[in-house]
Amino acid sequence: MAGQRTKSQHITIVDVARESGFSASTVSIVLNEAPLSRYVAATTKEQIRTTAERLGYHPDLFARSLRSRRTHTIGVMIFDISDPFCTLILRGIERALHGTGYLPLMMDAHNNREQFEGYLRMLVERRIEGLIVVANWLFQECGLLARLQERGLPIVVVGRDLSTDGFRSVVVENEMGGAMAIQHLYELGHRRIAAIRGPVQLSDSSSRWEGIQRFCSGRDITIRDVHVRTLPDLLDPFSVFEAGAALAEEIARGDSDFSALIGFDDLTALGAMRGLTQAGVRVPEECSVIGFDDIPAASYTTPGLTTIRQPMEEMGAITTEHLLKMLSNPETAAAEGTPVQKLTPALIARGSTMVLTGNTSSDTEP
Amino acid sequence: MAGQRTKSQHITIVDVARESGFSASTVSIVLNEAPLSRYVAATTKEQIRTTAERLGYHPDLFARSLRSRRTHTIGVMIFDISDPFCTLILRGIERALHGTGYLPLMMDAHNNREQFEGYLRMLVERRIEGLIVVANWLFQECGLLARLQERGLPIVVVGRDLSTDGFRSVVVENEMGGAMAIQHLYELGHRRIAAIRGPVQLSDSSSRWEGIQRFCSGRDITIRDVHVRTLPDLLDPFSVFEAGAALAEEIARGDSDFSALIGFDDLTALGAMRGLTQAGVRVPEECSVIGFDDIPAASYTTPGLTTIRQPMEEMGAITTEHLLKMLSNPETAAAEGTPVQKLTPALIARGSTMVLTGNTSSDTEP
DNA sequence: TTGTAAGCGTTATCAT
DNA sequence: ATGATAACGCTTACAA
Repeated sequence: MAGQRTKSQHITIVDVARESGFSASTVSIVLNEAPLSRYVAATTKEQIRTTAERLGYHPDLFARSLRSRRTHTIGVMIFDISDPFCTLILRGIERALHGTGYLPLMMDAHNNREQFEGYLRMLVERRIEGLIVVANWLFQECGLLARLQERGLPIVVVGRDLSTDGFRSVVVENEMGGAMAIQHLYELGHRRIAAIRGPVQLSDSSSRWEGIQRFCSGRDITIRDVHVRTLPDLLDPFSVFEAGAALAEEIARGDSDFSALIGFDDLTALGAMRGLTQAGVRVPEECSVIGFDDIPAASYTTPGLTTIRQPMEEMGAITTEHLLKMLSNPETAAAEGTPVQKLTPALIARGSTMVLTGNTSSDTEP
Repeated sequence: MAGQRTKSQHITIVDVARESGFSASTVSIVLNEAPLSRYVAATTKEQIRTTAERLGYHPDLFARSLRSRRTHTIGVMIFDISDPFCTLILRGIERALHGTGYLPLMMDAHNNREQFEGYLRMLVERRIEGLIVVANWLFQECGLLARLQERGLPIVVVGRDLSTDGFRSVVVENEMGGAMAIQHLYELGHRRIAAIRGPVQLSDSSSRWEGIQRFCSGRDITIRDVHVRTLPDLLDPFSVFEAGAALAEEIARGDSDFSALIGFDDLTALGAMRGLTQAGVRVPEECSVIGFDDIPAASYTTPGLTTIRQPMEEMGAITTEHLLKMLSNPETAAAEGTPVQKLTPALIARGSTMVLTGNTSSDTEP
């Protein structure tokens, strides 16, 4: 009669303790399956568990974190959440984190360095135990990340190779991807090929170009300078489409002796399809187009965009697994240095590429 | 000499207290600008602030939450983060939350009811003070949300009208949007129009259809049954494109006396562009196509997809503002009932629609 | 095998 | 105007 819970706010561990007849510490030990729980009688465990269940006890995570100095939280800094590139990566992260007991704390930096720093500080204040950075090409390291890593925060970057800056990174095998793209065109019979390269600033650009060049060397295939353009640096993701369109149109209106075009990424390639069309060149009949990434939009166009797929969900998952490994044994992870993990891309053939037909080039519209 | 911090882990409020010569409580009051700080001497405030600054003091959020019972955290349940529909909404949420002191805790339910429930529980355990649900059409209320709301958790749903289930919602003015779509076609001269309707299950479908019908009534414009199809229920987002393509092709291969097609949403419309093309109907020369949503992919196709834009970023922002209002004065919010806020859509004219030319219909390819 | 007690860093309620 | 002091709910030595 007395001792009833009047202010029945939340059920705490002492409620369970009192109700079950044991002490709070025993309850804690049992419910956490702590090492010492090996010495607790089975019957005791049973009783405690059932009363906890019956009362609907849920531990207070804030009290727990305060005491244990652990948060089971990992930060996910997204440099631009509206970049179609990253949502599948997030999927992979979410999947890999599911069931591990870690909670992702996602922040969108909005392509903005200041916000990036601000949110990073918030994450640190929330005591994240590790950090995943989902970077796009606009991402610029500002030193803050490095300082955090020095202070012992495990960090993995996905989407860009920042291993030279000292960060463990997960990216796609760009060189292989470039080679796969041109190989696909080659196998379709294309020999004279145009290209829109990525921004020079970006290492991905040169890697993919390497792959392309390597494949070309020793084969009867040419990429003439008049058929090559380069995307400007520091472009925001949305302008890439426009730039691709403009450059492709420019190429097409010049020397038209090419039958296929390689875009730096899907947005470039989709832009190129637009530009070529505007220049009166039909895709794929007169010019095949291939991209890189396999963003969702690539499959929604007509014709669908043939592309080199980055295994984004897998990249997210692998990144997460790396981080979890670093969390479980920090010393081993530190000893491993900062390697880059490069994942194998895959050719996704759609309608924008086709076998080379008789007319090797297009002059103008009929 | 003695009393130096040997284990210089984190600077706490007592460090600041000792160093500044005041008590922890005064420091707390000053640094939080609590009501009582009105009675604290200006010089004291100054001293405390500077020493806090000098020591680099940052309050421990976990201790703070434990004590104050507040978390300054709001949950954001995303039903499917890879849905292009939602990332801009997230942008809006992020923007509206920025600087408010609230931290968004985002979870992706992965189109999965179980995960939805699981993550919802996690959010509750993390003591979110409010919840935003970013719903897509697959979202099914399971009763859990309602229970949470009854227990006093402020909830706002964005992307679907769940006001009949008792949830304050923010959506687009579907009826107006439907009317705008057909009006655009009408003004371009189209009179015989095909349509792919949304799933019957979904209230958006009938709303948009209403708008279309209302515009038609009394005008010389017809949508014949042979030119109408309906998307099946319970489609996952990815299949919508395929379904749209199949249905559009089916329509085109039947009675071909139509010059424009309205898709339920952009994915449907993009699919329709594919289907029409496969049926030998050229877009937009022989058939104009219009969608709904304005997902990113709509602008990346060639021709670009004309569509009715949902102001997604704004929807996210308004949703957030609603929630913040509910948080600041719960009683007022409760009294307001559960209205739906409907935001005005906008016509985004791109290349997929054009003025009706002489040939009102297409039979087959030349 | 279980209980006691001391904190984790903060804020709130009193005193003074 | 400022300071003690007691929680908040939990974990973890250490004691029994």
